[in-house]
Amino acid sequence: MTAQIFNMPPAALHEQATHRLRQMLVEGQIAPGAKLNERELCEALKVSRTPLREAIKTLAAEGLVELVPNRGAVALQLTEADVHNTFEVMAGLEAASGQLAAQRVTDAELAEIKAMHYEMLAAYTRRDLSAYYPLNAAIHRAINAAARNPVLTSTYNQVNARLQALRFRSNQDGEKWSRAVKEHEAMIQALEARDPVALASVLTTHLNNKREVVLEQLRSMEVQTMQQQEATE
Amino acid sequence: MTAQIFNMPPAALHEQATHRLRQMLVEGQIAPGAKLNERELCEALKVSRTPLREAIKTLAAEGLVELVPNRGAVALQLTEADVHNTFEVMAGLEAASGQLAAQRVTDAELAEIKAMHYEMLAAYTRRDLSAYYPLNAAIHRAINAAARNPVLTSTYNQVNARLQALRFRSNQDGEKWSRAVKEHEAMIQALEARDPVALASVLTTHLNNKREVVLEQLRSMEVQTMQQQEATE
DNA sequence: GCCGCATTTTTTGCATACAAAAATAATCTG
DNA sequence: CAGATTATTTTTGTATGCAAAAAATGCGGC
Repeated sequence: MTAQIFNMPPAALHEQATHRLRQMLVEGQIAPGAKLNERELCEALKVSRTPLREAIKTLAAEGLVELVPNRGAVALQLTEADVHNTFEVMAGLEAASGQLAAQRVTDAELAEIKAMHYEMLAAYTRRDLSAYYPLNAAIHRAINAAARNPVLTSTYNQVNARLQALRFRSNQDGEKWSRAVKEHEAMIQALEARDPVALASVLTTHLNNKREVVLEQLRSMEVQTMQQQEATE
Repeated sequence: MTAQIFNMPPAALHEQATHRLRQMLVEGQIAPGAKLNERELCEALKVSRTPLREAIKTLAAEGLVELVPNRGAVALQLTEADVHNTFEVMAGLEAASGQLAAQRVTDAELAEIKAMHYEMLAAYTRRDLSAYYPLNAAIHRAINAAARNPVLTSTYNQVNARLQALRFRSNQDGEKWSRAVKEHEAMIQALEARDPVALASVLTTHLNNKREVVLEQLRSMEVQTMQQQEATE
């Protein structure tokens, strides 16, 4: 079912524009650092400049674009320091999620999370990254949902969206990946034991490690980019 | 000094409007639940509707205003559940602040925080709430700043702004107030000991207690409001 | 050929005009 | 006179027009 009301009026144009632009940014269809040309986007999204500009203001407040006075908006481009800082915030939010989820998770939710965990283990065993990654994300989302705090969820999503644009799909390194899986194992145990402190702790560690993996990958990507630049110069 | 550049062009109108509207909302000049009439606000802020509407979209993304389709915007009115949830998020962010600040605080920062703490103790001893409250807030801000994470700071500020509109100035209850002061004492000790776990723990407790104080006050205010309504009916 | 400057073009920011929806007032009916 | 119904006004949402700033282009000098 789509929603509660049936003859729901179509969303306002500025909302449509916000959704689609957000998607384009998060999915990397608009590259980090790219300028957002209003005229082009108006054509692409089939809206006039007024709702488009409202959408851009919304996304600026969400931190997905940066407004430059008299020069419009630029897609968020995280520096290494930004990534570090953002992951630290995510760690705090995940810890809070875990602490609350351990106290509030229902048996049904726990069962579903465990099921997803096993699916994830299957993907890991097959070294199937494209199956692993969404399951990983779904487990984290489910823990967040079990915390039963919509404010936490929206804050979490907003901060997390900024990292999505990085499109890291890493864990290729065998050792790092196996460590991440072990941490997930510990997460499930802490959740099953309904141990808030343990779950918070595991999640903090997990996020800190993920941060290092992402930063490492980012650095290696930068080296590649620089080498490409050198080659074309 | 105002800022780095001297002949800085005046801020764009939509930014001015955003700042002033945000202030009006946070300071309660626009009451929670009040409708935001565009025409009135345009006159008050001396801007046309275009930049005003952009400002409203920004504040909606910050969670200070709620957009109702075809009915404009309404000033955020937190339910009891909202307050509870928001404080839980704040607790998570404060815990993260404390954890990082304990690792990163400089001696100079620590000294300044301790000085503010003593000033706060003076205000407490005099039962001077109007001196106590800003010092309390300043200490929390200083700990956050010591964490050296701008993403954490802006996330913290954004979530905190929603609570500011409540304008709680409580701690009138002697016991609760003394407990809060004792928790601050423990905060300073943990910070001085550079103990991340201890500081995070104290801050979590502190925020949870503050949450209960605020919720209690909120409930008593609601009773008053209801009694007033009864009287006028 | 390249740098600096003037001119044109584009783009952004704002105000306003118009259309659709909601709120309010007025009218009708029983 | 109450309640429903229609007409009017107000308010919101969107498109467009205009001015200022920035970027791009062209041109002359070296």
